[in-house]
Amino acid sequence: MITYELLHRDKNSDARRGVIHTPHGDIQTPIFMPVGTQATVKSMTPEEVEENGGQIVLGNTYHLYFRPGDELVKKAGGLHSFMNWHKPILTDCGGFQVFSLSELRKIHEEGVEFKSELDGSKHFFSPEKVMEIQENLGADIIMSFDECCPYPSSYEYTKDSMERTTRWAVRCKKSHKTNQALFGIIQGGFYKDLRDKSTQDLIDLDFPGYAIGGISVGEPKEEFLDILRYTTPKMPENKPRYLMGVGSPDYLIEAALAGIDMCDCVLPTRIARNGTAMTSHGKVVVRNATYEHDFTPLDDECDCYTCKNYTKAYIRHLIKCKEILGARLLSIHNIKFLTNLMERVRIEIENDSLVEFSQNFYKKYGYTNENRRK
RNA sequence: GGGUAGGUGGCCGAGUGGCUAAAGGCGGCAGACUGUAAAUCUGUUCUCGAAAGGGUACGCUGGUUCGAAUCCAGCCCUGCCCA
Repeated sequence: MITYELLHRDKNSDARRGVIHTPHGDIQTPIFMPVGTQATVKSMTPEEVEENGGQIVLGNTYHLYFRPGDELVKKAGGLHSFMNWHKPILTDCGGFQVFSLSELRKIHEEGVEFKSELDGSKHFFSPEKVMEIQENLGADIIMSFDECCPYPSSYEYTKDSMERTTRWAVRCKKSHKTNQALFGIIQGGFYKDLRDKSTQDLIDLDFPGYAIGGISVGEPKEEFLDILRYTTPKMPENKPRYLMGVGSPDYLIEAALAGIDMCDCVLPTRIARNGTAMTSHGKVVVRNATYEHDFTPLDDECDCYTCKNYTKAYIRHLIKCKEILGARLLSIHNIKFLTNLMERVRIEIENDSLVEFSQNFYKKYGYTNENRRK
C-alpha cells in the first residue's frame, strides 16, 4: 500500500509539497513521471532514467497485455524485476487506449472490445480483466478502468460515460485483491457538475489516490485550466492527486499550482525522438537549420549529460541522420529538464514562492497567448 | 570501329502528342506531437509575384504539328556487349 504525507502547503496558491511512501521507496511531490509504455522509457536505460531524476515510471496495461503478455511479466517476477527498475511503478489501465484506439474498439457496459492493431485479433477488457492484468504486472500503483472521452463530447455522452466509468470503478475495487494501491479516475469531461458527481462518487468508494482523467485531450488551454482548477481542490487532501497525461512545462507548473502531486506524459520522450528539446529559454527544434553551426549546448543552464558533453550542431546531425543516439541524447535532456523543473517547483512551494516563479518562468520560456494549445 | 540501351526537376525515377511545372521515392525546409498504434505524422520544395498571373524547363540544334518531355533528323554524352 501507499500513503501520502503532506509536508507543506503553499501560502500563495493551492500547491502542496508532499511525499508518497510506496513499497519501492518514496516519491517527492509534485513529481513528473516518465512514461515507459512497453516496459521501457523509450531509448533510455533504467539507470539513465534514475540518474536523470526519474522517481517513478509508468507502464501500460494494454500494451503489456499484448506484448509480452502479463503472465510472462508475472513469471519474470513482475515489472520491476522484468525491466530492472526497482523504484516505484504505476501502470495505466488501458483507458487511454479506449480513447486513442477509437477505431479499433467497441464500448459496452460489460467492458471494451478491442481489435489488436498487431494482428487484428479480438480481445475483451473488462474492469475485472484489467485488474487481473495489472496485478500480474505488479506495479505499486494501478489504475481503475475508465473511458477517456474525446474532446469535444456532448453532455449526454460524457454523463453516460462518466457514470459507466464510476460503475467500472466499483467493479475494479470489488475484484482488486492485492495490496497494490488502486487509484480512481475522475471523469466528466468539461462539465463541472459531472466533475463534481464523479469526484464525489469516487471519494465515496474510498480509493487510496485519485486521478483526473479526460483533460489535456486537445482542448484549448483555458478549458484545461478551468477544469483543472475546479476539480483539484475537491480531491481529498490526505491522498495523492494525479493529473493524467500532462507534460509541457507550463501545464506541469499550472498543475502544481492547482494542487496536483503527480503528472505523467510521453511528451518529453516523444518530441525528443522527433528532434525537439525543452529548454529554460523555450522549445528548441534542434532539427532545424538554424542550429547547423551552433556549437553550444541545448540549454546553457542544464546540468544533464547531454548538455555537459554535446552541442546542438552534433545532436542536429544525429537527428538528421536518424541516428539513435540523437533520440537518446534528447530524451535524456528532456527528462532531466522536467525532473529539474519539478525539483525547482518543490523548492518554490516550500518557500511559498511558486506563483512568482511561474511568472518568471513563463516570461523566460517565451509563453504567450500564441503558444497556447488550440 | 560495330551493335545495343539510354540521357526528365538537388538525386533516383514514372511519364511515349494536349488532362504535364511534370507521378512516386529520397534529400532539403518548416509545422505538429501532452494517461505512446509515434525514431511518427502533416505541409512545402524551378523562378518572379501577396495573389491573379507571368517566365523559363525534360542532353544540344533544327524540324513536323494548332499543340512536343513525348514524333522526325543531325550532333554530343553515358552504360553494356562485340572487335
